[in-house]
Amino acid sequence: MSTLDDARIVRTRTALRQAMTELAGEASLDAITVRAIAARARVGYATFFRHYADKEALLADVAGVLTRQFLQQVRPLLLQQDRRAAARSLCAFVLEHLAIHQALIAGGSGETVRAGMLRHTMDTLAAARMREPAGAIDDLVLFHLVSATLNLLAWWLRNLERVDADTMAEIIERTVLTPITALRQDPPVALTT
Amino acid sequence: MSTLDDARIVRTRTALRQAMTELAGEASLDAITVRAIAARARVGYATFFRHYADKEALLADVAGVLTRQFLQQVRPLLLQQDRRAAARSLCAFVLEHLAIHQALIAGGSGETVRAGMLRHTMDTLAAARMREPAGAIDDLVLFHLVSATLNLLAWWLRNLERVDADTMAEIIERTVLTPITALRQDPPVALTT
DNA sequence: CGGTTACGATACACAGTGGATCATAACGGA
DNA sequence: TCCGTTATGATCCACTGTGTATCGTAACCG
Repeated sequence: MSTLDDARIVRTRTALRQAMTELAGEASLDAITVRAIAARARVGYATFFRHYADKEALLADVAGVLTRQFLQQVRPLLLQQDRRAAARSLCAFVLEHLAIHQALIAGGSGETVRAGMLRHTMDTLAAARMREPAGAIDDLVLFHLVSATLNLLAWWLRNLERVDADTMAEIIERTVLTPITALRQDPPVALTT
Repeated sequence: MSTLDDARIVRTRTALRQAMTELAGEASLDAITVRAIAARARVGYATFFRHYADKEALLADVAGVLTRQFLQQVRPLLLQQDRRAAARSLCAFVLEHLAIHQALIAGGSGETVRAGMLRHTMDTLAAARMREPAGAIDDLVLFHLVSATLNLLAWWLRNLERVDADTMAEIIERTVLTPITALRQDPPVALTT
């Protein structure tokens, strides 16, 4: 029962994940070839397919780690009353793992990664509140919260020298969190059904 | 000197643009093959390359028409004082050309198209205000305005039966336009340099 | 109507994918 | 330490998609 403890497997997969993380920061996903990944990881070409069905699966594996952590950071944005503190926590979290965020969210494959994070985060959070009939506003609020936050973070990661974390937190609070909260508490009349 | 008036050229390019528009609504860009485009347009495979260098160029051509119109709709969002009216005008414009917007913005290749529209719109609007030293806030406001608006429209086009145009205009005004205006008029202290 | 030119069909070189095989080397349990 | 197990590297292969070139045909414009 050691198919996952085997030192060779651990070494190979770690190398592949590291290589994909690097390459994802440098080019768009479809510009990255499996041969390039294998070469960067110093691994045989055929070996790649023994661990991942295709490069999308590898990217999903790499981004999955980030997505699960991101999910824990996004939840309080929606629930917590102190929105500024929640935003600050999110920005601090991004700074703590700066390299991987810059590569995956703001890098060349950022669009693919953000789309995957948006999908997974929305699925998880939507499933978590399966009591309500899920009004249109709930869906839209969730969608806008996640997509706008990811977009703003992507911009920030490309402009780190111009905006510090506290300022970014203030921006996220004022342009996303507060307006969304107001929309939930006082929805448009046509949607109060 | 009639290389563009020739009836055959007009016919072929129109067919290719139409085929690309249809296919872009059905699948992601890299899932669309040049052969599929040519087949849908009832045009020879090699003929495709006589008009476009690759499928990206064709998509850019198709989306370019939309982008230029969109640009005219976005400008008042940033300048006009009556934000609700500007948002209503934008939503009405989207409804007027519903089919192409659903295909290109909300369809399978939507991410690619929106990325291109974001880039082009930002370049154009940023170049239009080349008097200021372009503070970080101006860049961020422009980025957030365009990307968030495009994302909300993409969501709307996938939920048309749940939200009418006036309500969508109110949502865009309250979640994007008003917060952005407030941020410009009262920027974070750390960015007032 | 006749010269021009876009078109369709086809063949081609090339790059990337994913599966297969086989000898080798590294691993973990005894 | 030794041995059976198994992951790996190297290589070959069939397949798909791209982009270029060629050539006979058909449609267009003046």
